[in-house]
Amino acid sequence: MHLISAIEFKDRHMTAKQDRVCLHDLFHRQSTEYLAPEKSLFLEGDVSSHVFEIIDGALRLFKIVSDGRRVITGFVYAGDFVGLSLARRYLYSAEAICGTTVRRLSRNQLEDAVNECRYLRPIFFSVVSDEMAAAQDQMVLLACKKAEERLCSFLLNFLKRNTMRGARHTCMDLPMCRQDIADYLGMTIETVSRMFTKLIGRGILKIEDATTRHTITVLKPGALVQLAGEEDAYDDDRRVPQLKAGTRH
Amino acid sequence: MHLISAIEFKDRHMTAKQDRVCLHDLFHRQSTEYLAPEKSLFLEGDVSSHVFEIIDGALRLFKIVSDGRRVITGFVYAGDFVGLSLARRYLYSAEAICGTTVRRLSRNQLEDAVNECRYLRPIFFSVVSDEMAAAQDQMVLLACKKAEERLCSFLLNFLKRNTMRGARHTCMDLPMCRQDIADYLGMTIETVSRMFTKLIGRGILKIEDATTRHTITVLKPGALVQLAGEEDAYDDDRRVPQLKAGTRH
DNA sequence: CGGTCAATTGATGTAGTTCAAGGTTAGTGG
DNA sequence: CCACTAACCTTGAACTACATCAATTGACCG
Repeated sequence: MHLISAIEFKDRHMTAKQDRVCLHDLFHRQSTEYLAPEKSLFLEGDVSSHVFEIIDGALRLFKIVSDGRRVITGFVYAGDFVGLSLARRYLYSAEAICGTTVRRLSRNQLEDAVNECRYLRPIFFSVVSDEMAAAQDQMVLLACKKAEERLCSFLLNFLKRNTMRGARHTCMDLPMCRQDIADYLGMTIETVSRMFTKLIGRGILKIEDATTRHTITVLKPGALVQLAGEEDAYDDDRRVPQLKAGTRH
Repeated sequence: MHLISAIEFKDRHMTAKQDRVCLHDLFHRQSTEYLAPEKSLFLEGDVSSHVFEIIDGALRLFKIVSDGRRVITGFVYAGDFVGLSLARRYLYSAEAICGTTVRRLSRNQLEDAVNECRYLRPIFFSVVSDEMAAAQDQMVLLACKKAEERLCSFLLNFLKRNTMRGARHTCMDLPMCRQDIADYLGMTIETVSRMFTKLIGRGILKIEDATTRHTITVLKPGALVQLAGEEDAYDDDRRVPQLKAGTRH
């Protein structure tokens, strides 16, 4: 367990975990739907008529830029919600990475529930706010991290998530392909591959299945934390990072 | 609460004319506060005890990364709200770029108002959702745009904002310095400067004040749109971008 | 007039992209 | 069973956009 002790959990996650119980209850009576790999759940720009709870599997959330490039803005996994954005239209497309089951709730149902149940409201807000925090973290990653830091951050976040969900070892199955990771981290597939190779070479990672190369074990979580460039970013909830002299005008 | 009654009065006597009227009304009775240039309004990680309406001036919103680098996640200007994030703590620091006046409302007051007035809720949501949409756009910019596209996008957004607020010409005063722009666009001050020079050289921009170089005129807005790589992103509300063949696995 | 500060410009370096090739596995059809 | 193809990933070599380092300019200011 203290393997993971290098990896801190924020209380925003802790509380979110409890909070979600209520939101999950909203979906509990809905029937499940199965989404085959590569199938789309909704498209960017569609009227956001439903919100979804992921029961099992994984989705990529992405935008297509005018020149055809794809930017993945996030991944969602079992237990997550998607489409909660308060906007009238979906801000991104959502596509199954692997076989995925979801429950669906109409936006009106959600809105009614949030309107009627004052205890649900802060819970709903906290989910939205987590989404915002994630978007901001991603902006930081894209704005100033190097390729290695990006991949390490990504793997670290995935590891944290798995651990929070009760995983007791650091072996994990990445459902997405290298191209997905590249489009998420704002780099090319080649660079992603090279960084993987580098981390494996240093004994930080190990690839478990030679065939798909999707299952990896993190041998040195501490090194991952180091390389992710987030060493001390969260060690104190009240901490405010200081400016370095000379970085200000 | 006369806060609430003022809003309900509005509800009865105005149709759903313009969204923001309601939120602005919440702040209307609050006294204004002046923030000198470079002064901080709140810090990342602080308990988000208040929300603010910008009456005049401009703020930069930023995070400091562990190695001291600064990432500006957004700018807010007169008429905007800041700190509305539903999180318990501010996700970023906010600092005045120039002399700035704000009105302040306690988070509790805002929450009460949102709880009590069902008409306010969707308005509040739409502001939050706009913030989310902006964050996503920024992720796209940082993930895949080139230096020139980034600067053009930035200038274009600024121009759009000015135009929406009734500006009738394309001359605009950028309150922030080059370093701010650089930290916002994920590039260096030198690159920002070079891109400015490039755009000026092509007759797309003109700098009005030789001294501070903060006042510019956009001579060819169309060229700016082209170079921003968003040619068709906003011309049709219902449009959904198509995938290019071969960009998918 | 020297000092400072923001912005620009130039010269050099490099991280990551691009282009191209090769390896591994799974699927398909003879 | 083997040949053939198609995905996906990896690796190498060359290129380039941007960063970095360094110097210059121009405006302001005590």
